[in-house]
Amino acid sequence: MISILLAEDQNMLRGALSTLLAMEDDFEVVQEVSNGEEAWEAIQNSPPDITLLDIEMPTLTGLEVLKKIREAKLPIKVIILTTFSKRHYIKDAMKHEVDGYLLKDTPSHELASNIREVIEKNKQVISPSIMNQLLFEQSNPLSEREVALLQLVEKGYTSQQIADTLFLSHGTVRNYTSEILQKLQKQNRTEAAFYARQQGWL
Amino acid sequence: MISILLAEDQNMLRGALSTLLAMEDDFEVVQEVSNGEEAWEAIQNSPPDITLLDIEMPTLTGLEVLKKIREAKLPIKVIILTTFSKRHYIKDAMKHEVDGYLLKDTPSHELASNIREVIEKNKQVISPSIMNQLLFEQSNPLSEREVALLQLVEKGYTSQQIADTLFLSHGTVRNYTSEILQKLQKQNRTEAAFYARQQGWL
DNA sequence: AAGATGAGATGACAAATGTCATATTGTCAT
DNA sequence: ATGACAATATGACATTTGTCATCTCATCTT
Repeated sequence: MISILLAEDQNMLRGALSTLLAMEDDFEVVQEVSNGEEAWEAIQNSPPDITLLDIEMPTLTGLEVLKKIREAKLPIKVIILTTFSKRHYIKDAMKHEVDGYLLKDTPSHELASNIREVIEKNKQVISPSIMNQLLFEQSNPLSEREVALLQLVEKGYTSQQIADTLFLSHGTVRNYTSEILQKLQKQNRTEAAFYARQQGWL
Repeated sequence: MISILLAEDQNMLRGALSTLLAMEDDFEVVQEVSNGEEAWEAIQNSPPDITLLDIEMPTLTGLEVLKKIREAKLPIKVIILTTFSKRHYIKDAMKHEVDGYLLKDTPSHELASNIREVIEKNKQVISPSIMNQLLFEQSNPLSEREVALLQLVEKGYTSQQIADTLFLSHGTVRNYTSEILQKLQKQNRTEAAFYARQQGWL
């Protein structure tokens, strides 16, 4: 019997998946939770064989839960299940030796077989479209500092507010902004932020 | 037997819901589609008793399909099933006499009972949180012009580009911007756009 | 017909943003 | 120790954005 913990904050999907998985004879959905903290507690109290984690959940993200599991060296398989194919999510998951990274776009009937691949054959399963993206995506040309800056630009911070937040001088913020515009070939910081967000760099 | 058409573009949710609904003895999921056009064709070819429509789908949105159904005066019940509680989505759905507007946050076990309410008792079912929102939400203080302007601001257009796009003068665009900042009590247009988007006004 | 109202324009000014050349400081490799 | 480099800062300047008072013109109202 394969015991499964399901962490997903969208009630309808969680309930439906739970029902779906429970129909498999060799699966047992032992716990269903709707946020990261509950997931982590449940994992510690009664470790399942495998956990399916959504990324964007309240309290702790799926990636944070993954990290905790690996740090505690618990012998639990982890599949990340998400809508988002953002590069840094994927990178982060890979860094912590995730066993699976599946998009919610995956047909539901493949989920069970993917779980068996992971448990029985120790395989790592990745959605094909993610693979594709990893191969062809142009990488983020922005430094961490620059990403942070653009995230504040998006919210409408003034240069001075950005400077205060990032502990930089007013002038430096404007220099960095200027750099960003060069790199991305944009005309102003708002356009740059919009573009960077589209590219999944923020 | 209640025949159901399920239109939802996220494969995993669609598959899981389909399985879930098929488990009810009095339900029959006769068709499953992943975009609006397919939904509309399927509806014309073999009309179901009820259709569950996601809003944000390729080709036609769920709301557009709803509109077509009502215009053709087909005797089909329609439940909109969506992640988004944006005011104009809800208004649009109501305008076309939708039979249900449920968030994907609804627990999955409630879905079946909601479907029966609609079919057997001719009731209209609305997610409680939506009801709440309709009651307490402060309404959009922005004019259409202002909304259009902010949508361009978001993308990083300059005042001049906005002027060209909306067929206004440079100065007028800046006057309108100034008005918006007053209304929303913000410091600059990017912040105003960010806020307005958060409020679901864009 | 006279006045009110609303969409849009103009121009002048202040503040914020973007550009650029140049400076300071710390770290790293040789 | 020296030079290369990266990160950060300064100041001067041009452009864009935001504010405000005032203007035009069409449409409504009474």
